[in-house]
Amino acid sequence: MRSTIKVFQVLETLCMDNPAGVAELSSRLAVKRSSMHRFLSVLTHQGYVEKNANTGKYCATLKVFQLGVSVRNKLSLIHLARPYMEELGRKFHETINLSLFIENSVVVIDRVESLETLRIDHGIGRRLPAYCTALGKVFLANLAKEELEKYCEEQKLQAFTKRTVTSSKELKRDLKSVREEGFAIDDREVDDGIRCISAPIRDGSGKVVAAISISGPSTRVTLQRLKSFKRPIINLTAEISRKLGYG
Amino acid sequence: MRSTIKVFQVLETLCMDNPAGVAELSSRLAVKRSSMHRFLSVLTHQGYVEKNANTGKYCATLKVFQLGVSVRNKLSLIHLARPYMEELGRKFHETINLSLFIENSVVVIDRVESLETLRIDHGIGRRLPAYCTALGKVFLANLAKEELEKYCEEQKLQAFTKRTVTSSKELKRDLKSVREEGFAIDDREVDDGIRCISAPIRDGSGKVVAAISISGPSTRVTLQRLKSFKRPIINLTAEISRKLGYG
DNA sequence: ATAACTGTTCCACAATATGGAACCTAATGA
DNA sequence: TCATTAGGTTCCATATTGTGGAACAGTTAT
Repeated sequence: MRSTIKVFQVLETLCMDNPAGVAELSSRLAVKRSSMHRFLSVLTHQGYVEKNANTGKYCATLKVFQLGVSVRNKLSLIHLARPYMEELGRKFHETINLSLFIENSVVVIDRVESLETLRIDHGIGRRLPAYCTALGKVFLANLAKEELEKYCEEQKLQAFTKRTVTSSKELKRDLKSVREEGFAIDDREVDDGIRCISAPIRDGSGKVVAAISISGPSTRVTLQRLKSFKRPIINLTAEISRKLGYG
Repeated sequence: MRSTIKVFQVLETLCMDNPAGVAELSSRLAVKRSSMHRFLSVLTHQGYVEKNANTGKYCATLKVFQLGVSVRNKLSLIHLARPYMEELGRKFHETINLSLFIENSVVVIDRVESLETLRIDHGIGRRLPAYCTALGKVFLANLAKEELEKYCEEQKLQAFTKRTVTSSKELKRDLKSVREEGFAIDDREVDDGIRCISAPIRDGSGKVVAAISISGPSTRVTLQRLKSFKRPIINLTAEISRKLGYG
């Protein structure tokens, strides 16, 4: 089903990148202009794409967004974790994130926002690198040895701040302690202004299926204050894990 | 491109409804089992769908969610409105919603959540009926006459509470005042526990492109308190409209 | 004015999806 | 226990359907 696959590639391109015309898309995806025109007609008729009347370029519509949202909303984990996350948000007035580990990245699927003017705000759906975030380290620490090895080979450990761990040897040492302690910290490793703490959620089989974090601006969330979040977040994730049948 | 369209229908079904197997999907979408199997293979290979190892049923993955999110995040309106919405949220400690009008429904595309225990929480991406919500009335009030007529014909005015307006005549009278006053109120029309106020955002051409609302539990947000939100929300939407070139 | 590029339509041909049949496994029930 | 049903999967000859070159029109650049 080559053409169907191509049509999905067209849709993905329009979702991720800027609006584009027939010719641009046809050269980028190696499809003849006439075929691309047909693909775009189909996508338009199905409501996934629309043609801007002024520029003549095609762009993705919010139908894709709505479909995606309904997928997200079916995750029972979100509804289960929500009240706990809100409780934590009210308690500390910092942003609480719930995330999954998808294709070597952390994906934020829900959050409770701090109402402070200065606060952390990864948008929902945002993909974050794993090796330098608290959430990510929780997932990496609980990978099978071969999987972690594979991750280290595939992932370039780019430095975002001078604290970012860029050697896989050092990373593995860090992860060992994350595994033993049951929580992870990101002390300005992805951004000089951010500190974050995270702990794992496990399902009935003990597998780490998600992670929750508390993150805040480093000016307000000192290392000391961050560490004071440790017990509450570990208790919270343990409680959610218990509801998933763990322990 | 019949098959491509069918594949999209399969994906939509799996996004909206429960996980399903080959046979169920093939009968629901009038596709032979062997073809459905092929469709699902394609969707699986492209990462949109996955087969649950235990139940054998197929369900949509978060790839769809991520695609949708990236469409949403490209809307400049969201980034423009954000700081204003947050300011309003901090001021009143009630939920602020930003919405669009899509296919006769209100679609919430962003929000600032109240941190109160009791508060309103339509999830992002949620579709709400227009005729009985403050957001919706703002949009309906600014439709062309024929469009409103068409809406009234198509939409069944279902009663959610005893205050829900169910006659199109009465609705039109309400909308007239919304148009004249420049804001709309929902006084427990969709839920006995909710009050809400909303005002329109206009682009350079004067067209209503979005609406913002403040909503809260009726116990805390009395009609009087709701009305005190009127000036702030009108000023706010006027300011955003001005940035879009209006006025 | 010319050239270059883009969007769109058309059509004969070639590629590819279709759907019936058969096979396998798991679940159901007599 | 064995028969029966239902669902998942593979295969293949046939016919439907997508392909891509060509041609035209509209737009912008030279």
